[in-house]
Amino acid sequence: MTDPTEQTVNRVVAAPRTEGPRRGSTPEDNRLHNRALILRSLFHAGAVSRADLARSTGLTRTSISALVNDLASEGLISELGLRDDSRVGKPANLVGLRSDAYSIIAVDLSADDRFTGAVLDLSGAIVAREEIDGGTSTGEDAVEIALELCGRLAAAAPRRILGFGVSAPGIITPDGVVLEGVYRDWTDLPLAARISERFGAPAHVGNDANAAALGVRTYDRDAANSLLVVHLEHGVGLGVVIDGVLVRGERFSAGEIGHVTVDELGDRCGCGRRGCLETVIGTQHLTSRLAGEAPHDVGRRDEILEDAGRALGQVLAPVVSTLNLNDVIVTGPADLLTGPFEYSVLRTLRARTFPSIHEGLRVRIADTSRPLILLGAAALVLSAELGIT
Amino acid sequence: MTDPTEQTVNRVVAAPRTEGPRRGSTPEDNRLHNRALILRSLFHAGAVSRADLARSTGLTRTSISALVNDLASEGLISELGLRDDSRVGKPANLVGLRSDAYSIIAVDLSADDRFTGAVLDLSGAIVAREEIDGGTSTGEDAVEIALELCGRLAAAAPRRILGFGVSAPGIITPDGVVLEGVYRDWTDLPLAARISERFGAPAHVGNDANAAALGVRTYDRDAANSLLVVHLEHGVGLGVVIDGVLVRGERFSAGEIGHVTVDELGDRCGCGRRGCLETVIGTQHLTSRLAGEAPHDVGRRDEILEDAGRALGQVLAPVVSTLNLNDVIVTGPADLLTGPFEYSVLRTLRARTFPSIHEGLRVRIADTSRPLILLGAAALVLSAELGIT
DNA sequence: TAACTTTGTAAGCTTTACTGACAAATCAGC
DNA sequence: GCTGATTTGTCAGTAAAGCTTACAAAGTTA
Repeated sequence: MTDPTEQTVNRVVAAPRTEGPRRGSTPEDNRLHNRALILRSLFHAGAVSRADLARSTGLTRTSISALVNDLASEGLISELGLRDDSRVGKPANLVGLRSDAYSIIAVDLSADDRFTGAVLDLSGAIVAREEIDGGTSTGEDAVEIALELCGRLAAAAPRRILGFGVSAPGIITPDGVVLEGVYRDWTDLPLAARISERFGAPAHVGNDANAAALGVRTYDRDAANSLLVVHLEHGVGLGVVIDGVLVRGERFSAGEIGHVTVDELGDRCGCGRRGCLETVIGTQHLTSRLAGEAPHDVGRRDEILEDAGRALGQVLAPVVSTLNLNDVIVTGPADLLTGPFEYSVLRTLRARTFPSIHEGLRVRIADTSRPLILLGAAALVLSAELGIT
Repeated sequence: MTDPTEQTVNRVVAAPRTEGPRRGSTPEDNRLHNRALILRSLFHAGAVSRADLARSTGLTRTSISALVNDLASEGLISELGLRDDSRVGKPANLVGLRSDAYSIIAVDLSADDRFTGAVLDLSGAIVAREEIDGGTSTGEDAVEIALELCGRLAAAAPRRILGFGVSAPGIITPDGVVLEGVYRDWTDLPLAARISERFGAPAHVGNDANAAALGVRTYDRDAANSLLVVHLEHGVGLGVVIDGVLVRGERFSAGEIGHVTVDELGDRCGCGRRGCLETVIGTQHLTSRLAGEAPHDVGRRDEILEDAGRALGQVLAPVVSTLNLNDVIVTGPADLLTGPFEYSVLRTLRARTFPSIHEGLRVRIADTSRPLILLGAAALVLSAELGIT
């Protein structure tokens, strides 16, 4: 059964070490780093004093003051008055991030039939929403529709625009080139550059599930430093953040887990093989299976959902063990995911991993009132433009 | 080692940053960063000129010169004479890392019965080896034996000691506390601190498989930026490096994959459950199964090894898909792993992952002539003390 | 031989954060 | 109520790091 020829093919594909532009850092870079540190602190901690910032960063009060005053004169942060509790010493003057300093344009291209978008302030609050019919458009048509949506949102933005953030299905490079976007038939499309050129503002494009993971990490106060988001929509997408950093993958395909085999004898998948994860937990398959087998039988319904949860748990068990993640978030139709599915995922993960791995583990279904994919798109902007993660 | 007291001055770059609250960075941090950048370049690229470094880092020739001259006066790098090819302009003066600037003490505590160690130079070349009978010692006894080994190695070191690096099985914090070391019955053992105190030099301790991953990334010129090492010895350990950074996990248990279930109906495992990965590809199980079922039957032997490879492939498929890794290295007894096992792992990974994931993927069996775990221990030191990764 | 290119260094400048000192505002104790 | 302790934030001056500009040295090319 050993086939050396197969192997030799493989040895040829030696992944050249992408000797990244390991840039040296200048005093200015240093300042930018510290600036981002302050913005990050204010974003997550809310109102704090200069002295608090000095303590938490290890920088001196003097340096913090200079940075804070710079940021204040740019309008990014503002004084919030005296701290009103009673303690020894001169009362602290609180500062906080001005959530209305900029508008962020976030766009979600992950749905089948429509493109949705929103204008957000820096806190992640949605200021305006827009939606446009994407139909089954592909190629340049789809690009133009997306650009049209961006334009409407830009017009609705009440403040200067910090940047455009776009979540899309597919394989996307860090500089926003869609290498493969199957649903819209996009290949090597420089989407970020297109948006940036047309609207004269920075644009960032990321895979939908990857962006969602970043979004959870950024906007969910309760999120861990490392986490995993499973995005169930047409397919199964996955996003991973490790120690606060989004994983993109050697060829930008991180999270492309929909076609991992879970059952060699399972249903035929669109990709030509059998028993892909997508064929078991993809929402289309799931809903049609529920409709077919258990239109009114609650017990059968639960069984099907538990089977699906078990499949996901089986796939995630090695991942959770490898990365020792504690935080798994599933996003998708809540009516399907809440309950039996959710419990089955956690139960399977518990049963199939070592205690030291699953002791701190939690599995949650994302609150659908928060549009995770959109927030992820916004998080791309926040991260790239202000260093807020 | 000549004089242990002088080792306290040995923090060449910076104290290992215990990532507490995010620290601000000072001009000095900046310089340390750039210093490490130069060392990293020289480590991987060999001999280059100051101008080359300026181009690759983006810093000016002036700044590079200052840094290079500092490093040279510390003895870390040295001038290597003029570049002897013929090109326009003044010939470049090459500089290179002095591999004999320091000795690194590396210790491998992962074997069942013995502790092995080596003295390495900065290039990873082994200068001396020591081995000590660890027997079935546990607790403080085992610690003392390990310290004894460290002492012998320190005595054999021809240069000042950059640091001690230790690879051990178990769950270990970044600051070198062994939280759980089952084989030696260690709990909350501050091993790094113990070594550091006794010998007056920095010490770093890491999980064996994790360290091996870092070792491959550091010393294997051919390794990718992100890679995965599977370590088959008593159990199954796994180490992951993503974008050059070692993944440690939320509770420092990253890579504890030995007890992921691969077959719910499989053999009973020591952990009390059935069908753990360890029971299928653990070398003990594998050798005893081969001895029992296929003492002379080559076909049956291949079958067993292929089954084992398939099991590993099934477990790795979700991991490889999630992280989009291209480089999987398996280390362990080469006679078992080379051939059917290896091909089966790759074949299974190909069959069970999406093409965009497995297109660049390669699976390799580690060259056993290079003691990966030891090199990993050395890489811990190189990374923490000099910023070389 | 002259022009051009590249390398490495020197002097002076700019930026950044640090140190030390100090005023302002509050609490704690007598 | 007053004094001392504590904390906050700012100012002036200092140290360090990298940058700009200029230049000599050493080679290739026309």
